[in-house]
Amino acid sequence: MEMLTIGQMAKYNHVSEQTLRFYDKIHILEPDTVSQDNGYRYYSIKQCAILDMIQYMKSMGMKLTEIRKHLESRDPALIECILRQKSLQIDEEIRDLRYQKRAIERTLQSYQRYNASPPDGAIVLEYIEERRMYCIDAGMNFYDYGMEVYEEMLRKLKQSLISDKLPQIYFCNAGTVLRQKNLEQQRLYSSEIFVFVDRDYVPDQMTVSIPASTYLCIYCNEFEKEKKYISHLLDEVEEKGYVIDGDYICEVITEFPLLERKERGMFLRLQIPIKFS
Amino acid sequence: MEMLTIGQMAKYNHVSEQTLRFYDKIHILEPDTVSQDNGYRYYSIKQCAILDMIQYMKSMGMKLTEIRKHLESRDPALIECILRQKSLQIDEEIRDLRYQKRAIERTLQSYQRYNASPPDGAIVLEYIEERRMYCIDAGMNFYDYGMEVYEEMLRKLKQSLISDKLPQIYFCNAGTVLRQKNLEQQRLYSSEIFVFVDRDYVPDQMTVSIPASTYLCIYCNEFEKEKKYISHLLDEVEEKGYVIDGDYICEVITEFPLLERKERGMFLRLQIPIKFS
DNA sequence: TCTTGACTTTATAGTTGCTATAACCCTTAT
DNA sequence: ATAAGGGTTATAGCAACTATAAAGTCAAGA
Repeated sequence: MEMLTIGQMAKYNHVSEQTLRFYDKIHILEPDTVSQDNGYRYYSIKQCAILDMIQYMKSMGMKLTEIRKHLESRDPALIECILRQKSLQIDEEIRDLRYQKRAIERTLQSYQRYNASPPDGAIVLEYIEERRMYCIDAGMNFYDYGMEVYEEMLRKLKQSLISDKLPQIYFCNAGTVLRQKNLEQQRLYSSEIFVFVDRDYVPDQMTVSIPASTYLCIYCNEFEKEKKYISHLLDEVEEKGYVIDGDYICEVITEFPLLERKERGMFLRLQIPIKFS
Repeated sequence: MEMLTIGQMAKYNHVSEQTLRFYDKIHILEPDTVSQDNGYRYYSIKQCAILDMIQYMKSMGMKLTEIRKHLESRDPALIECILRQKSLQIDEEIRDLRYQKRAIERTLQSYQRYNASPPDGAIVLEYIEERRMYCIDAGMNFYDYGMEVYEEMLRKLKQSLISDKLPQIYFCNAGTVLRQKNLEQQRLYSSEIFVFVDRDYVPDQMTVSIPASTYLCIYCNEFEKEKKYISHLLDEVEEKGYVIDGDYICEVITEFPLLERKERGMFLRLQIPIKFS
């Protein structure tokens, strides 16, 4: 019977010697014989089969302790059951990765938009496609107080996202809604806070559609300027004879806690849907 | 300015207190103030923004050290670059998970087939769909020696799979081919060893197609019986007047290193493609 | 004022699947 | 004699926490 030293076994199977020693230590693959006098490990070539099985199970995402159990249990039915669970688990992991990817794409889009945006204070007309929002009523008026209330509203939104089992990735690019009626009466009252979500990733019944429309927009790089800029927008509406055609939205385009470490740094797009006539 | 204790901050943001202490320790998020007399940590509510950013970046699969760098660097261009890399990395991870899932499905199929298979030694006719194999010539005759040579051939196959950057998951359900000419002359010579692969996961030019056909099959639960069973098959071919229509294949349906820990436990399907004159 | 219970602190060990290092042993060739 | 190339053990490190212990602090009720 041909025997392999640890180095040969390692090369043969493309694993490191340490890995084999480690497997020995955790009793998942022990060498066929260990020399009495020098303590050398000797592997039987047939043990490659077990190593293959270990690597195969590992490639399916199993932990070594799980694998050891299976090698010991020898019950195919149990293994079958575990494989099915594993399969579902992988589906979840793939879903999570898709979310991650989507999150990254969103961030990149935000950066691009930020770089291509009109300067602070400029008023522009933009056509914006239909969007979906996940919106909650926080029960407090955002415009009554400052950042502190906004932070508290954000906490509530986050809580809500978590209890609806939505991925945290949506917790960026939040925004607030000011209803058309309040806007028209220049009453700054909003208790609603939202995040934009993708139709593909969030069930429709959890979300609300915002119809595509032409929006009168103003870009804003400071939270504190919002109230002033809303009046600018309303002035423009009046001057040009536009008709307000829906709720006002304050959209956070991108956040830079990077720039000032103590609080949020924001870039906002304030928008009022209008029609011409 | 409202201040939060570590417990409040933790609840507010759905992280554990230990996590916040940990973040403090690695200087990724330090509390706004630390009390001089009792050492309590006090967080500003605005620091939630940084925690949000950390969680957001984490949800994109970044490491904490990476995140810290970004929080410190404040360079959007760098971040953009890193995000793009991350996106590619996620694609790879998704691909790997798909492989894993495919591996599990294959194993489950193998188990099912094993359970539904005819008993050892039974000869049956089966129609088998087209398959694709990744095949190498190991330069030694599998039938000349026993398991030892087979193990060595398996090593070569594995090496080849690795250098072609194919996932190790295919390294199960291996098999050998005995060319039609040799089979017809009853010359047991095969130096070719293969694994079945999915068309979707492996480039076509690396693989060979085995056409769909009706096969005369015999099931075999011991490696040593193969030679005997090949004669059984050939006898049956002669007796029934079939015509051999391609290469003989010895397919490993499933392995059970689970049952005997010292070497491979195999279940084979030996198959000869035939036509009815 | 004392006690209770909830909260905080620090320090330490454990998780997973290895890798890296140090310090040492053994054999063989030069 | 020594150098190269194997082997051995033991230990620490990674990442992002979790769990535990032992001790100090705070707020409220009896």
